[in-house]
Amino acid sequence: MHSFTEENYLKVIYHISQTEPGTVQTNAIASGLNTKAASVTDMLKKLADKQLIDYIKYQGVTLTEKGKIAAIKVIRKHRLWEVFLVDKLKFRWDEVHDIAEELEHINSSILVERLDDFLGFPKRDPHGDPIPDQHGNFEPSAHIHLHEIAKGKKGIIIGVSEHSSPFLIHLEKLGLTIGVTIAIDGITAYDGSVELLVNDQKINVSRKVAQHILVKLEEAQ
Amino acid sequence: MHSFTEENYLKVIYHISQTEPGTVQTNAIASGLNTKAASVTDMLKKLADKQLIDYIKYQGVTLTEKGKIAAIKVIRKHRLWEVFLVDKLKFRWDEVHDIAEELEHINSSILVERLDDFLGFPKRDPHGDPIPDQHGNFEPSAHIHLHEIAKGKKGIIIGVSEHSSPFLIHLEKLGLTIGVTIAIDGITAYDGSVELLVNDQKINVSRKVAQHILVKLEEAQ
DNA sequence: AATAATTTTTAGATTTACCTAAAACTATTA
DNA sequence: TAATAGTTTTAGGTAAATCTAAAAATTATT
Repeated sequence: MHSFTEENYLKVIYHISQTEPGTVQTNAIASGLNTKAASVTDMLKKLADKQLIDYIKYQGVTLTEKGKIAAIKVIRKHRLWEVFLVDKLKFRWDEVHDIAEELEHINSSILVERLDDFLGFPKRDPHGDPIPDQHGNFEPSAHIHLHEIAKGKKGIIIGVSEHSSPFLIHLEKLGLTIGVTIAIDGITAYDGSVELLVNDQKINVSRKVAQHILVKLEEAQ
Repeated sequence: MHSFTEENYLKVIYHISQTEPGTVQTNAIASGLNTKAASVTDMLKKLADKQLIDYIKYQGVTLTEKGKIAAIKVIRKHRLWEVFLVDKLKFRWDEVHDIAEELEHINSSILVERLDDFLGFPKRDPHGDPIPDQHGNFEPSAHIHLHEIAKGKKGIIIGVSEHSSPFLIHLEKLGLTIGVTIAIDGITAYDGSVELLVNDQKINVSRKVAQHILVKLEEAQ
């Protein structure tokens, strides 16, 4: 089995490779894990020895098939536990990330399968992220980031790409939660903030916030 | 907070001090944790520094109040997770120990309280052990070990003092589960095994097994 | 009380994951 | 293309938790 730490590295490498194309850089991993580049280099050697990543000095890394499977397993667990916390234990969506961060390392495949069953085989976690099934398969959601949407378009919020408590509490206050229908009223030239219409109410969202809101556009009629 | 390892030491020290009177010896801790006496000595110094135990060289240790509270917190978590696994995820009582051993180290007091609520504030875990409440209080069950009961007495099985899968599966096969009423038919002089009557059926239980079955005697009429 | 047996502790190493500081690469740009 | 800036790696070290082997203390036995 992989250590707690190894799993965290794999997870972060996976996430970075999903958002940025090409190989994953040492510094990106370091900042994702709040650690130093030198520490990352040490671990990359170890992960390469275990054939979880392909690693070329100074060039960055990519996950091997084996590494990708391991990463997805951790992500599956993380997201299932988040559903458990919100659906069963009545946590809010902004409270669950850190606890799931611990629970995701519990090592028992029977446990994961039983939990999945208990939760009714959910397809999405409380932040709208897809939950891989036991074979690691999931449909990536066809989303667009809010700040990239053109004026006049309509859509539904289907997820967020940041899970920190302050960010999610802010969204909650704005009424921007998953499932909410929005229309883009315009983009402010000065600061890049986005003008939205939500239930006929005008809402201004900073560019930084908009970057982390995932939207599914309404089909063109 | 205390490390994973420190918590395990505290838990084992607590358990040993419950079963044997007096101070807890280094070797007892070592065998309880499958480690070596030298490693235990190292850790005892550390726990003493943190004022979790009172430690006198060569004399053994006792938990301080602070140490006892920490130990009971871990035990509370362990037992609540066991209830979760059996009641909600439909695990058998012989499958839950190892998983709970991991879950007990998850660090979130809100989580524990929510879980307790979700489970309906259970008083006992699947092995009959009492679950401490959030202040650490619990009623220790007035039990007697099966091998110590005199011929002719009757009682109800209320718990077990071993949680290993082989032991519990064995009990299951014999029909000796929690809640079952038994009568002592006699004790075999030759090997100390116990003759039981369960639903008018004669059952022979080895002394080793009897030692780990906890019984509440029927009130004398 | 002296010796033997047992238990516990110390001494010195190992492994994992981390660190800082310096060296070695790679990329940028003047 | 040579200098500079930025990134990554190496070198050497630390802390936690473990180990073996040897020394010290305690307990039991003659």
